[in-house]
Amino acid sequence: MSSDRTRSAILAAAEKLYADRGFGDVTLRDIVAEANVNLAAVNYHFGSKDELIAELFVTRSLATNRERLNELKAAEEKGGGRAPIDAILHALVGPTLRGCLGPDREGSTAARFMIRASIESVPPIRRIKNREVDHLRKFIAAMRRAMPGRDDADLYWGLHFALAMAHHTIRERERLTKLSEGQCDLNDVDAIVDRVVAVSVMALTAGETPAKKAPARSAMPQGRLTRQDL
Amino acid sequence: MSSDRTRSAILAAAEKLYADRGFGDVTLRDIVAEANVNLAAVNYHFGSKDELIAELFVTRSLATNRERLNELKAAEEKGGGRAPIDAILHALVGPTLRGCLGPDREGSTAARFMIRASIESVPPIRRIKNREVDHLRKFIAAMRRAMPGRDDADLYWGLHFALAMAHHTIRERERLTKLSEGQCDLNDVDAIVDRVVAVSVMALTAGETPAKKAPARSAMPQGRLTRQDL
DNA sequence: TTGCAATTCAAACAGTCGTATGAAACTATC
DNA sequence: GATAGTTTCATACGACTGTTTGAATTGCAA
Repeated sequence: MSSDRTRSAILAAAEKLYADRGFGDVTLRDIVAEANVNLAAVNYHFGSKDELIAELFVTRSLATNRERLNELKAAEEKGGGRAPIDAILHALVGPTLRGCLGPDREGSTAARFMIRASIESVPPIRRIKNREVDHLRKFIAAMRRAMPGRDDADLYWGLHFALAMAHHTIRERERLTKLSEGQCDLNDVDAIVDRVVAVSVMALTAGETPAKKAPARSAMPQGRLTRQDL
Repeated sequence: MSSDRTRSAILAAAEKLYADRGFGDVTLRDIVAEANVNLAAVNYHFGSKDELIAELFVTRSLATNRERLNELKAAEEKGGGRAPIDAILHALVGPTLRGCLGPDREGSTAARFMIRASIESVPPIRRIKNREVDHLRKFIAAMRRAMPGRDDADLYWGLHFALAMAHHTIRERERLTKLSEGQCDLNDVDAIVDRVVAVSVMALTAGETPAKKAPARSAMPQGRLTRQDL
């Protein structure tokens, strides 16, 4: 089947061009020129431009989510069904950050594409992202097991802030480099992951809703919640 | 001068439509229809579509930045030239969050416009945002005065994470509401500001680069750094 | 080899977009 | 009230967009 070659060529060309120039100014004609295929091939193989973008994003997104769940599962098995909170958060933000940052990923088309997808948020991608809620609920469930005493709202805020730091770092990495004049090392991905996880754990273990009084913490398995370096 | 009326009508109509439908699918023809002016008026008064968008964003952005600096200045004067870290962060994220969240701001066109600008990131807006570095440096300077013992890199990361949480909350507020099934109250803006500030302060006071050992904290004016509720 | 389906291709379609133009209407000054 | 400058207007331009079409080509099975 020669059609697979055309399909793959389109996917590769589209991902490369979107990664380099963004969704805003890449036309189907640009893509087919890069892929050396006919203009009509895109609609023939994908139906529409949006479906092409969706397929690109779904592929990469599923890979990240799978990696997340694998890491979460491994952590839960290691902990006998209950993973410590830092491991859960590590599984949440690790794959995303590792996939988009780091010197080896610098030239990766897939990484640059996902960064674009994180910045520009075009309709077909937005639609897919909105279905990610179910995926995140699995992490909320794991967090609930790790911190049974915690209010659900606090768990949601903790997860929300963890994703905030991860995505903002990916999205604004150039600005952070410029602002800090290189003092923030965006290439040391492991250190970034650790930093994001550490802050998230702090938010979850010490951060009560400021309006409330801090409750007794005896219900929480504190020893396991605190990272050794905090 | 009747020209001011046309100009204002265009600005108001554009802000409303962009706020409601995003930059992607609002054309000049939509704008002039909403404003009840002629199509050519946009290019006559603003030069181009991009310059219209830029003017809209610059106006709102300057207002926020001014508010930030006023709050920072007030905090520094109150502290005799050195504001506590939580007040600095409060001045950084407070105006942004207050401007975009909250029940009273729900119907505000300006707020919804800024949310759009935060989500879609169209070229003319991106250009303006890249000039914001100087503005942020003033906050870094204030943070350096508040925490003289801290590594600059840690300060940059702290500011970065504070902005991450604020912007991500604005940008993904619908998803957070959906994910938490309403358990996260996006209408209590003060509580959100306090929460973001609290986590940011924790990141700055306790968060060392995980690879390093935590240094002695004696150099830091701890008593003033820690919020009463932490 | 014949026949049929899958794939490729050049070309055109039907819009939409931001912008430009030149005349008309208005405004203010003298 | 004539004049000069500003602002509005209808209209068209030129280019670009995603998509469709129908014929040509290819690949594979009988």
